[in-house]
Amino acid sequence: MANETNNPALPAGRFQELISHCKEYGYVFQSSEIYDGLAAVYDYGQNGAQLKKNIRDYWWKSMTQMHDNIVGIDAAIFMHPTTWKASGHVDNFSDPMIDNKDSNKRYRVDHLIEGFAEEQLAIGKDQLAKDILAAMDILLAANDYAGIKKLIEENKIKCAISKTGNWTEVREFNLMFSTQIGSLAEESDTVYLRPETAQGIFVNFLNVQKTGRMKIPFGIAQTGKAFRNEIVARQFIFRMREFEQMEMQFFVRPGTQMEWYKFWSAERKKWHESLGIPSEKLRFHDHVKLAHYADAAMDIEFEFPFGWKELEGIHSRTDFDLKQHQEFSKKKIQYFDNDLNAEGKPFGNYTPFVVETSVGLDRLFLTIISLAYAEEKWTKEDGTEDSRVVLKIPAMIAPTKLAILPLLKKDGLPEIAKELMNECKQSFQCFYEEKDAIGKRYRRMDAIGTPFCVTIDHQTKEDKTVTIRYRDTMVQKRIALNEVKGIVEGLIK
RNA sequence: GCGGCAGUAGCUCAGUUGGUAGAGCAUUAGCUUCCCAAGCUAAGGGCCGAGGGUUCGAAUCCCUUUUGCCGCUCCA
Repeated sequence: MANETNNPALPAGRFQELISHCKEYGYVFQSSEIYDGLAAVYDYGQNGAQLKKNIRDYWWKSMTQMHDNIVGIDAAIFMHPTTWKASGHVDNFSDPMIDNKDSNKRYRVDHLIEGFAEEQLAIGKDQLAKDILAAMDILLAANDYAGIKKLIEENKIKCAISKTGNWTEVREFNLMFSTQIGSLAEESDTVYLRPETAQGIFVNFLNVQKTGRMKIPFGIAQTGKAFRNEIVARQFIFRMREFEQMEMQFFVRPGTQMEWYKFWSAERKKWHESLGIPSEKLRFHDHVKLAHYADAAMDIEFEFPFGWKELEGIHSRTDFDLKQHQEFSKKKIQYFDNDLNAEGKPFGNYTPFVVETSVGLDRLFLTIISLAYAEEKWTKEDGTEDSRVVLKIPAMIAPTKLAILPLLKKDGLPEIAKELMNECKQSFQCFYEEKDAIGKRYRRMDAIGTPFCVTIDHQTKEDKTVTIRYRDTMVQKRIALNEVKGIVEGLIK
């Protein structure tokens, strides 16, 4: 395997150019830019939104339409707060933390104070230790972070590494964004913005299985936004606080999860290759440390301009999630399997195991566009230099499929072009342009990744033919005007 | 989150020891042009990331803040 920086899709130094290009040509803008932006939040522009939608649609179709046993849902972003207790998200990420500014070491405040109390016990100051712990409990219960910091400072609790008391404020370190909902008959009205879309599928397992009469093995697919309050979120749209997942949870008979895990990891890699991602730019990376819910996990990594990074996760999640929801909801979540086992008896009731495939749509977008971005230079026949910046996005997912360009904006050429435009836009995204020299218009189309251009000229009026020009090769061909729509339709499949 | 660096028109940048901003490309309008940009003419567009301070006067100095980049940390 290559190392982290060798032979990236795009040289690291060129990554900035790609980001600029994305902005300049309406692909990606920083969120709220006129207000100085919002860290790690981005908007998709007129071309980016279309590209993203095309990628999403391709995924959705290949998951649902192309698999008889996979159906799609669209769960809400808000979920009952207990969902996140069951999933483990609340408990794993709700501890107040404090950083020492000198050592940059981060502590859980309760660990820090308890450690200090133990030291006091060791030197016989039992009463002080007891008082501090009692005070801490009261402050923690009240979520009084300022009070906790005061407690730390008053007792001159120091960092074990830097030996200083130069502390940051106490902060709650939770990956989940929270907000309030009108009225909820619970002890709390706090709801979270989902940190992953998976739970929306798990809580609907029985709904889908029963109403869809689904038989195991089967999958539920979903695309949608998820939110994580990342401490460090960088590298353009690679790690954002608001991002979109495309994931499929595949429910299988216990004991068969490993074969499905292998099946889906191979299947998903093939799928990425079907989008034109070279095989050598993709690799599997097994997780060494498994999450609490998994018995196997790997990433499909792509060699981004900044190194090999996760594009998609394939996780064997066992029956953890369904079991957790069964326990917290007190609703039985099981499946009755009528298939016969080796002894000729039905497999019967069980909690299905889950194999998850979860790809980041924004990351895939970044993958596609960083592979597509190219700056080309060549020498023209007259000896002068020429160049272009081109996005070689696969035609299937390119935002605009066809540009229709009258060579001149007179002599009746625009009329013919507009007629063709009206015909073609019924079937795919088109762009009409009659301004500027033809070469300049070709360059503009290259820059936004339009795979095909047809040009209407005077000959069109005589023999009903046009020139089609291919983005990637810049080759031109004469074709019949009435065949344009059909030919392009064939090329964008 | 910590540390370092940076933030000037859509993009890439220049702006001299502080005196109220420029270039190239791009864009718009028109001309020219019968197939691959950098021909012609004209025009629009920045108050110099934001807030505060020092000063007679700040893009240029100081503070705060925000955004980005790099490193560390983090990523259940």
